Amino acid sequence: MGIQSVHRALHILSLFSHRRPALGVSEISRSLSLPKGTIHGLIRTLVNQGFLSQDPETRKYRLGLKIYELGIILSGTLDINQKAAQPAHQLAKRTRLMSRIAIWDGDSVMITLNAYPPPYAVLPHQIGPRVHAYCSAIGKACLAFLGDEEINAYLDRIKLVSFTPSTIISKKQLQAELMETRERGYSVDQEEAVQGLGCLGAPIFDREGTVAGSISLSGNPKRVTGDQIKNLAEELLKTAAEISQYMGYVTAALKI
Amino acid sequence: MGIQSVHRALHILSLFSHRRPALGVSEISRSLSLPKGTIHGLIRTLVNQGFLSQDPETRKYRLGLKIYELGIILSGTLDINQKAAQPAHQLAKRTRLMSRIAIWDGDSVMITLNAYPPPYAVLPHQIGPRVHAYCSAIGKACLAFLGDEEINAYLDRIKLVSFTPSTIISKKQLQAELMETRERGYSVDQEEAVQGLGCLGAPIFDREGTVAGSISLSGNPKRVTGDQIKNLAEELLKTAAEISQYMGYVTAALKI
DNA sequence: AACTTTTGTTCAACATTATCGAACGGAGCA
DNA sequence: TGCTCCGTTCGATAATGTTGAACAAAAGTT
Repeated sequence: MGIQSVHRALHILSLFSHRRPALGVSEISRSLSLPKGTIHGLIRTLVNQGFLSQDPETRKYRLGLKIYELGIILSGTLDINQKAAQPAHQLAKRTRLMSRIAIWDGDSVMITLNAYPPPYAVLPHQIGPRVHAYCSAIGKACLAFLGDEEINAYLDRIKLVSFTPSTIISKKQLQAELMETRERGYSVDQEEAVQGLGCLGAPIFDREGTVAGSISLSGNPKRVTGDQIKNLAEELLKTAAEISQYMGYVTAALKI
Repeated sequence: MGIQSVHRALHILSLFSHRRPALGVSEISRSLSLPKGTIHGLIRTLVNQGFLSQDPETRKYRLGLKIYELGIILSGTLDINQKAAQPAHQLAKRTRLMSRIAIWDGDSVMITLNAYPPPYAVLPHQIGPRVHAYCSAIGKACLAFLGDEEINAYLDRIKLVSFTPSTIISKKQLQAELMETRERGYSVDQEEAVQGLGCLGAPIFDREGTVAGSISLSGNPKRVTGDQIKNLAEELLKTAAEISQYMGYVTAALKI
């Protein structure tokens, strides 16, 4: 029923699970009892649109970021979430307990919203999926450790929009800040994206030594200033180094 | 490039955004400059597989739960998340600040993991998307307010697996518990799913008076016992009623 | 180090398959 | 009531995806 090729493509996506997060062409071919050539064509289209991605090492396929992005859009626009977000957060605030929203689906319940009591109750869009790179510690931690050309290309094409009085909106100032971040080893965000939220960020490197992502530490801006900042940054960098190590990164000291 | 019909179907999915969460056939037809008939066929296949769902009122289409589910699988099996989960949680615990993981994608950063300090640092799988209905307050809150036939059908086909010593594994006991929940108006979970986590749950109703979902309150089990339980439940029910009202539900008292 | 097996990938002929556009019925509005 | 816009159905057409064999490149085995 329905359009054959689309049906098959979606069937391929549904094959991925917690237990089977990465699948090869032959594996999928066997699961669907279809020739490898057919599967390959479908997969190529899915990869082109970001619904799948290929692991360059194992050559197996994994779910793509597009799916995650759409999932966030769904949860953000889900009717019950829109209606429940504010009441749930207020309830969490009053009771100082965590509040969650779920919907009935199949034989189990699917959590669609988490509301934490203060001080972790940050603004809804801040919990969201995408954060601007130039005004967040977690974004600057990635950005600062990319190649110089990449940073320049980024600075050329981006528009700097102000969210709080502290947001950096000068490109020169941002570039200086990024260079400082790189020397320092970690990034700082003092209420640049969200009023009332201070953050520290550090890059995470992968096997090839390129930036795989970043880790941040955030909370009351008063906790992320002055003397304490050094201790927190040290903790953060230690954790980032640990994760990088798990990712296969060999530190400069060990590389020799 | 790639397979035309699949390419088009994925293009349709990519059309949805925070600003445009619901789209009609004609709207999509115009966006892609394709005949309505073609779009309809693609959409029907997407609906069949749960990647889209149709609003019975407006007849417009929204993203389907399958997408959300796949998104969760992705974030749960993402390499960097697997490596970073434990270190990030420990960091959050040591610093008593929130820690997050992000990856660089496009010109911004995508948050893939949130780690909260205790007491909100629940177990990873507990934050996940799917929760068994029979051993969680948020699940029982939905289950108890479904129709009797639906409950019986559920009890017939489900297997009760034990997660903690408190998990209910007798179907008779579960049924009694559900009836009690229905009379009481809210559900209780005293470490039935996760050791060290106590929860209360309440149903959320929609326009038609059927269960749309549920809301829970969770934290230290000691906070969810004895005398305090009444006060918390009252708060919870007040919030649930408020959300139900936003959903279009008219309370029994007002129905006359 | 040479072999075998299995993997992902490419390609061209074929006929199955999706596309198209017009027509239908229903909802909402003037 | 008449109008317009919507989602939906359907059958003819040919454009489209499917197929299976053949390729190259890893991975595993001897």
